[in-house]
Amino acid sequence: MATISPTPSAEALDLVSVLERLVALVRGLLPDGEMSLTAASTLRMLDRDGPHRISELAASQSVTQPAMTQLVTRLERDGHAERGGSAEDARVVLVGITPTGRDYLRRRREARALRLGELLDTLPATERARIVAAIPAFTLLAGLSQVTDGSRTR
Amino acid sequence: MATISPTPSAEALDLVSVLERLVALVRGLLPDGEMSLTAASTLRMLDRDGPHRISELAASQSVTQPAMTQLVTRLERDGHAERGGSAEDARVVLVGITPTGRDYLRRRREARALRLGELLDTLPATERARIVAAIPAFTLLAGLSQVTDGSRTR
DNA sequence: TATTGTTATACTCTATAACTATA
DNA sequence: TATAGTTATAGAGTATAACAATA
Repeated sequence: MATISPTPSAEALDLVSVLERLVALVRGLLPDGEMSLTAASTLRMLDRDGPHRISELAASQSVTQPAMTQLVTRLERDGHAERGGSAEDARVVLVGITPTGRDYLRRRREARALRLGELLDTLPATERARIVAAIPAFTLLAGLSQVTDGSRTR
Repeated sequence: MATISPTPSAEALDLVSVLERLVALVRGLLPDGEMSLTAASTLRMLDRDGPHRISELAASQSVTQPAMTQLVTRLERDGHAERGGSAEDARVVLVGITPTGRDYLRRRREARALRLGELLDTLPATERARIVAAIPAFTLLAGLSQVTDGSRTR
């Protein structure tokens, strides 16, 4: 008996294709070599949502707890993050971003935005408008995924 | 004397922020663990644009030539790509995607699209429409970046 | 006993340097 | 002599397993 696999919608397929290519675009926007994607994503989460536990950060990035322990150690070593204790549970470590970490994210984002701005300027006004108009919707979409990530186990 | 650094536009900054979060979203759409981002991106390039030289692939992914040599070796080992010679220049290796590689990309894309479709369905219709309407524009944008990537050296 | 986090060890991936083959 | 690619070695980053501390 053949199993019937669900088929994704054409819209979702197109969107995935574009997003895959946009990932490559974003990666290419910086010479980088500075920080891994996972490290930067973790730092951004600390910047947006405040301090988190090691296990929460690990789940959000889909890496194991030991991997996140070492990633946080590297972030701490470079002055981008800092460990703190929890008043309620002595086992827990709360990781937060430092001013240095925020500065790093800001500079990185600005460098990318400058490069991306140049690309946007070469697009026809209509296309550029479509992209700008979709930013809030994509922000909403990105926010949805966060919930999903957090509930993931491994 | 203070140097005046160029300031990115608010639009570009917002777009970069969203794109950074979308990268995390796309990464989280699959359990993955199967293939690195660079490997998948390389395979997609071979799928879209046909055979390429090792050095071209290395430049497009912003990795060194030796790294791409080994990446291609892994892709070949797993049956996703194959090496071929150039008729014009005996030094050159032309790397192409195999049917197995195309199947892999298709399955991977479908799995992501299914998951992404679920997320899209939870969005208000207006927001979903904005996203869908912007797909062609983003495709254009992603196409622009390719040119840039290719001209990069290291 | 279960949970939170760290340490130990092995593997994957990438960079730099040295090398081979062709132009 | 320059170019295309490979091989050798080292380092970063992650996973699994074993461990220590707290609940």
